[in-house]
Amino acid sequence: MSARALPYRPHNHQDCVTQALADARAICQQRNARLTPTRQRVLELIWQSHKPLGAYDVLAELSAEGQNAAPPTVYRALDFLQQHGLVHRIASLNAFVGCCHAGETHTGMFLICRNCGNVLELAAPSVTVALADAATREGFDAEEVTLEIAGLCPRCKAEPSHD
Amino acid sequence: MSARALPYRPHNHQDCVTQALADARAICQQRNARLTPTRQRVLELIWQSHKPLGAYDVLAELSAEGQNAAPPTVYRALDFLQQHGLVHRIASLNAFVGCCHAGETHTGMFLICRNCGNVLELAAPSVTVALADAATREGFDAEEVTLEIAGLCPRCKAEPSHD
DNA sequence: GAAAGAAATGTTATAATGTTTCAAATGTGT
DNA sequence: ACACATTTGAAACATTATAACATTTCTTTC
Repeated sequence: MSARALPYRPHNHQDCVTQALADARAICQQRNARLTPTRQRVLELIWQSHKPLGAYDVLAELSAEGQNAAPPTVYRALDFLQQHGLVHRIASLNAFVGCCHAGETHTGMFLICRNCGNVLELAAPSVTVALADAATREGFDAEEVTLEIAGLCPRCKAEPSHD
Repeated sequence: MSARALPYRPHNHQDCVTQALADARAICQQRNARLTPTRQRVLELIWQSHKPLGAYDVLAELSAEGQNAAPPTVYRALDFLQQHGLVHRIASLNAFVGCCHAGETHTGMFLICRNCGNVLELAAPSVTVALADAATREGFDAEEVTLEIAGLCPRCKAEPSHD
């Protein structure tokens, strides 16, 4: 649960993945949740890209690896990972990303670059507070926040063609 | 483009619909956009419920009315209405609601009751500012904001079973 | 008002995303 | 080893959205 590099800047992303898996194992152990091989493999696949991965992308990977996987295999694993705060679903993309703040309670806020597809997850406490206030003023009990911002990341603003 | 009643409180909702249609006609005329019968009917159907309506719900209504409608009919109308700021898509529900601030530039923020399904759209300028700041601090150019909050509305908090 | 071009719609098929259901296997506690 | 709960396999199906192309309708220009 350490700070991580920005996706925009070059970094050894395998380190991110390794760390994420280690964190996940720790969190699951602590909660008596079973991080089975399939669940772990799905988490790993999702973490290997800073770009959101669709459920059927994950499914294709698993199938390619010889697992006899069907859609429910993937959706079940994703449900599990979401429940334990290890991945987030990006509603505007029907896709999933690894959570950068696994284990911490937080309101995810996602900056999604429409050019390169990378996603940055922010904690943004000031936004969280403003949201909670706005909801409370309406007498509304907020439970789940979906907050996704599409636009252009700094890298793609400067130079328009990235992967 | 007048203030409207809260969906939570009883009100003559037909007035809301009538007003929304009048606003839409004005906006389209001003922009030289054609609010054709199908587009207008779709807008009306969506406005008739405070609850988000799925594209296939709209389709079923149109079909029931004898229009020979197919999915593209509905999705085209919805695209048009979205482009002109007359409806919003709720990404977390794959559904659509009428826009309460048609014609004004605004960041929609939606309070979605998980019990009764009603949706309240807020303008919430303080949130908009906090969001823009957070994005800017990351060097990110925000273009489209998806902000949806699921929870319990005041009415359902008080009395747990509503339509 | 007729012809040409643009915008909108009809129609069929298909893609992409997500769920239900029930059976089999695996792990867990006693 | 037994009973129980959890996880996975497998097939079918449901829901949401788009592609492609023909046809109609509207608008502009002559």
